[in-house]
Amino acid sequence: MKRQPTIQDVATLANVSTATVSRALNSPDRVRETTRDAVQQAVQALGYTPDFGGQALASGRTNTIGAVIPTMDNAIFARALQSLQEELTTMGVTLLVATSQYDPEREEQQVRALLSRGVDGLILIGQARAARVYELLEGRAVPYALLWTTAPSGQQLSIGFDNSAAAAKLVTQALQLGHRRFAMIAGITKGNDRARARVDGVRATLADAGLTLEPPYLVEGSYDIEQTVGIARALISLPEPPTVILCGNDVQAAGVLKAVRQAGLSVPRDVSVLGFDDIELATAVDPALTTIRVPHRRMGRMAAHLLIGWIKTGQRPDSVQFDTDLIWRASLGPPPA
Amino acid sequence: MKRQPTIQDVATLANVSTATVSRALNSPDRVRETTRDAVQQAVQALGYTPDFGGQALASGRTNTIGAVIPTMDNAIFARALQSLQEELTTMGVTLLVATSQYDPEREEQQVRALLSRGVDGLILIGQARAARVYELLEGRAVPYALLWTTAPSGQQLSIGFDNSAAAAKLVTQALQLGHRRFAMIAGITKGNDRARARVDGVRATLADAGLTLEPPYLVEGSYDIEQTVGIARALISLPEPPTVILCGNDVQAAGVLKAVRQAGLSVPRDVSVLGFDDIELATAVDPALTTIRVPHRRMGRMAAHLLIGWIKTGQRPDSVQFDTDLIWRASLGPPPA
DNA sequence: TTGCGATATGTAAGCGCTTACAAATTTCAT
DNA sequence: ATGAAATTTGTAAGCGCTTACATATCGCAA
Repeated sequence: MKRQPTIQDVATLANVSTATVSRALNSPDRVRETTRDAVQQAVQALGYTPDFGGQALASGRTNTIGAVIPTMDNAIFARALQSLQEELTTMGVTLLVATSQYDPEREEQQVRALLSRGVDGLILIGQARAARVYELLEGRAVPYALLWTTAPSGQQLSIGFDNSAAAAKLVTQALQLGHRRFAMIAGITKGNDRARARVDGVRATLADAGLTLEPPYLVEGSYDIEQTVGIARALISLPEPPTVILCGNDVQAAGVLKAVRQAGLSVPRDVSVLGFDDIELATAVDPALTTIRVPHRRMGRMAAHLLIGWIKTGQRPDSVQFDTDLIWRASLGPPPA
Repeated sequence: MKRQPTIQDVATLANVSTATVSRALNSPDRVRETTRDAVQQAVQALGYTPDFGGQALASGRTNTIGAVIPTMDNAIFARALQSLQEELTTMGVTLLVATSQYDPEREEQQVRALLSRGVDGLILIGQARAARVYELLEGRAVPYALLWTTAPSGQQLSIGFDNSAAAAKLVTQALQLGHRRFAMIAGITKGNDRARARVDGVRATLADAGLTLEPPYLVEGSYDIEQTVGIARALISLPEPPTVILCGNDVQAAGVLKAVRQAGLSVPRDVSVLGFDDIELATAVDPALTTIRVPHRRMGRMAAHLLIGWIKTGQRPDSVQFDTDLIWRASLGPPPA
């Protein structure tokens, strides 16, 4: 790359010191208007852009926050990041995104990588991870926010919703319709507290109604359509097939719809299907999915504000918990007579 | 954040100079093995991580490449980025992602933002953008790659496929089945050369068969299911409805399926529907979509290699063009009798 | 052993920026 | 007008790292 103009060039052209240029750019109100204009003009004339390395080195800040999400392949994280990023951009902060592929080790690596790049703050999904990671964060005193979850400790900043209660809503609704034979295709719960909480919410609510949920009616699977088709096929060919199948997310629910269709059965006449997330897919499939609407965008926006607030003030803000809504669509109906 | 150990601390502990530490870390083979071990040990003991700012400032490199994509909401970009990122990670390079929301101005802003963060290279989607942007890039001599397209000039590095030819494949197939009344719901072509090329490919192939494609049979719409439903509804209620509807991508195709279903018609009996991209959605819907499989992952991987090669050697590599496959699924059938 | 080329290490000068602190200038009440 | 306070600007010391160059050490042929 060619040599770029430096702050010194701007200073010379504007006939001021580099300190003044720096101030004119970073805290304009600490500089007289006429000087500010002169600097602006010089900046324009030279096409000057501050060098990131120099800035980071001198100030100790990078104006960057990092996020480690499980995958970009799921619209739900993509969407939350989108609004997070939009919000950060307006505050002059850049977002660095890394993915863990739902692998705790990989997540840890990524956290380290982001830290070594000097991120001023970090966004992580969920709560379950090695204590080592939290120690690392606390050790460096890096502000961080946990999304998609509600941190139990109160010692951490979390911005999320109650996965368990949300899942319970679905069950309650199905119970009211008269369903008694439930099945659930959950996400992999290992290292994934959101998936676990959803299962727990379902089981607890069923227990209140005197029902249980055990294998083979409770299965874990990855968030993959084809794999889910296989699992669902097994469920509906059970001697006593469930009348309603709960899913870990909408993608799995789409897989179930497909399996049911392939089996020549109909949703919701023969079996009801419930999703989670309310991504676009939920209305693209037929029948449209009854699901839980998760406030991704609001989580993203809120995370941006709270984390930046923390970074600026040094004070950890209080956690936020959003409500979730049950979205009733055609995939849920009364059980077959 | 607390004070982190610096290279000086490591040097002192390992009883060598900072230069040696730097070398031991960055070009291990230029340091005797025993010294290297001593350094490694000190690094471990202190938990040292190089400071990004210092590194960037001193070396003039950031080991970062930037990508500006239209949106994260579309699985197709997400997926390409995923493999791009995986590949870059193995090379010790970080990926910085920004989105433009299909807005050229916004894209330009993002390019500037990435440049000012000192990215060593840049990845852009498509070819159509203000000359100003290319001048900026050339002016700074920043290596960049254009994805999803085949740069006509030969003066630019492109890694993509022939959108026009791919779209033509779909048309050819439909023609062979006997379709004569075509409609197309294209993406917004303004500032989007991929969308435009797909339209062009369709029209050219139709022209060869003595057919034309004009409004109202040719409509542009955003990649949004609900909006597409509206457009499709209008198409199928035309006095002479099309027997096949081509779409700008799979998301739009899903919208068409929905509209057809709502109209009480059936795909492909009453009308065939063709997508583009082959995202997961294509097999989640019913009937599954006949579509074009785009080599996202391969594009991502290749982009990583070529761009890094360019950065390292200073030599612009040759462009790469991938083939695309037509994936035949249930949404395409013969026209109604 | 000696000496020489090759290899390994150290020295020190920045890279471009921010920010205490000092110095200069302006403002304003008297 | 005057001087103290407030505001604006300049001076200069780093921030942590890389790297050209200088110096020291090593391996090995004679």
